[in-house]
Amino acid sequence: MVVTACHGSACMGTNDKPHLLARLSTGAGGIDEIGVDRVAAYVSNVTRPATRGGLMDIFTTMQEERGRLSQSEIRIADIVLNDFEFAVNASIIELAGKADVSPPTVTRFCRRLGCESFSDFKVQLARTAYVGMRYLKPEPKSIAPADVAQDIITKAQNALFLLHRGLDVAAIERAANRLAGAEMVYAFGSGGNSSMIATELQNRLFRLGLRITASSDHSMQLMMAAAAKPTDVLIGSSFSGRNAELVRAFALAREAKVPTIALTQSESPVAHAAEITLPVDLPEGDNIYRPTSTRIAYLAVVDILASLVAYRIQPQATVTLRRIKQQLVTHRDGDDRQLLGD
Amino acid sequence: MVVTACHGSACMGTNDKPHLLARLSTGAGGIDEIGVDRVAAYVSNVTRPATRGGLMDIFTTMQEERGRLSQSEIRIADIVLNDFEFAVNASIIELAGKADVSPPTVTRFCRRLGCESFSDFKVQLARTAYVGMRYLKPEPKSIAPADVAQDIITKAQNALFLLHRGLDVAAIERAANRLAGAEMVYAFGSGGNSSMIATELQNRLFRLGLRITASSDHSMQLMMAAAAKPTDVLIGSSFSGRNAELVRAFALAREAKVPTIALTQSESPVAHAAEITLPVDLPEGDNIYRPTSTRIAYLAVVDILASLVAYRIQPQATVTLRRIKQQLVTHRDGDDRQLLGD
DNA sequence: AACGTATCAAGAAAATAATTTGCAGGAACC
DNA sequence: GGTTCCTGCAAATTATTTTCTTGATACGTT
Repeated sequence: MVVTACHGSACMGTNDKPHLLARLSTGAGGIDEIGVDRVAAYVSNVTRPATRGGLMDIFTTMQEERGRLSQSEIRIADIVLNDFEFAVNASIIELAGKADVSPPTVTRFCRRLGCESFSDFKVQLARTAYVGMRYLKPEPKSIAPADVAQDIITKAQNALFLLHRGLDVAAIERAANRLAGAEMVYAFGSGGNSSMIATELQNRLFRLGLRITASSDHSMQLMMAAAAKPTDVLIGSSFSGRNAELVRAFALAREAKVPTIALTQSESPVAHAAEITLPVDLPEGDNIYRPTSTRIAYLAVVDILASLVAYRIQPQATVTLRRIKQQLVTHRDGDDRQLLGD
Repeated sequence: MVVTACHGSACMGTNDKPHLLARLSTGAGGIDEIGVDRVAAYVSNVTRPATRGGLMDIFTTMQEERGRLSQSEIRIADIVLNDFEFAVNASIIELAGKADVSPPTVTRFCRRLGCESFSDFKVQLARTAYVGMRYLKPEPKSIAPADVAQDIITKAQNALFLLHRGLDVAAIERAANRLAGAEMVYAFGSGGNSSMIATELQNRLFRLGLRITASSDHSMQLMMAAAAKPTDVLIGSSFSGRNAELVRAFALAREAKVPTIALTQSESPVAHAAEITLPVDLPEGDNIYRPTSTRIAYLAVVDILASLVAYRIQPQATVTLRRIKQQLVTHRDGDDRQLLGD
């Protein structure tokens, strides 16, 4: 991909200050190329679909870069953040009026955030907002079925959105490599949610030809951890990050030089206990009735992991998958387009 | 809410044709008020947050109303649908040029779709598109970890989006009522995916104080179905809709007048076998490596169901949840903000 | 410390570009 | 043959951006 960032003279304008986005992009210590990609995705408006760059949204940029903005710009940012519906619908004049600044200031504000123009800014905003907005306005409007459904769907989409934003791609890749090369995989998790994740890991990975067992039983976990070899991999999930037994299992495994992978909250005991941590940090609402959308995020991580493993060991996986599929098809009926398994 | 749709003279313009959206809105047999709401949500640009109306997107409108559009308008719609990135970034002139029509035609096109203006159209488009776009462009760009992650996240969000669009809220409500009133619930599902859903149902519903058991064992399912009473409820999941054993279990239950609920593809054998069907109809991609994002949609249905049940039996649920939480907290450490279970 | 210079923010006004409206020609459909 | 509707043109309107200017602040020099 050729990076001809800032085509046209309008982009940098007269001053030489780099886009804030450019500065942001390398923040998380990720691969540098991603940073370049992001900026390019913003600056160019060619037929590039919404890439990772598209996901690194104005919303976040505004919040994070608030400190670097001027007084007037902060006022604009606040209005946009607070009354977002107004912002996407308003004209530059209306927005300027509400922020008590002149229209040019708004244009400059947009430029500074890496947009080409005011309308580009609005588009970026609208694009992010559909999903990203709701986490600012937590609770459902009513308990009418339609509202509840809407709320759950939006929350789930948000969870995915936030997951993606905070995703440590490099860590996932390392984890996938470990799993792909493992002689045996142990997947641990307890409690309704994490045990589901462990089972899910098994469900995904055995199809790829991996040897894997899942357990939600603490005692078994400890014994398995003790029995594991350095050529194996132990992967464990804990939503709370405070599953003390899992921590013990990790410790045991690490003593025996068994690679360990944790899906959990970062900076938690479980996270510290594992060699590779795949962090999932999401805010949970207060509604105790509401099932956690966090699970969906965890599931997505499992999906990503499994996909990467699949690509790593492609030839082997194809054969196994085909065999399973074949078996299912003949077992049921001849519709080849059915899902793999039920 | 006061419905002053079409404020200002610009809205209807000179011709009296009602907005297509207005016609659409009552299509699915939903509550009429929702229809009104939708139009109002589009037409007014007050501080109303993205409601259900906001989800009923331009994209769908364009696809469904294609037949009613004029030649020129169809050309515009096609360009927007195909090269969506272009459409959100382009000015009205560029878009008009590409569609070989005049700018006014584009404006009229937007109006017809229920937008106030071209820029309103772009905003609506951008808003929907973030999520809704990808299902048109199926496969991931590369197998680089970042792309794979992006692909899976987007697909998952899309699955949720499509689920929501096709959701039969009335059916879910009926199902929730049935579950809330059941003396005992049997949750069935086989194969990695559906058995997870069954387990998940158990995991969600037992916390609300319901008596529930999950089984992925065909023989057990049959026996349980035979043993169930009319005051119980049988709920089963089948991604493929072709789980013959589940069909048999449903048949058995219905003979004994036991209410049956199915989470499955509509118009499938399983769907026909159950009294209430909660349809989940999503297109699956061709990439056999890719884990099904459909699971996430099913999980969302479970969430919605569980939430509704929770609201129905609120007092009881509060007590049970509190007890479980209490137990977990004392069992771990004192951090009350932890998730409910791991 | 005081002065001068450079730098930057921000508004006013002008210029430009985009969008909408009114109108009229023309095609399709009764 | 009349009506209706689609469509483009050109004018009018409106929105956005650029340019220019002013005032404020920070920095370096004497």
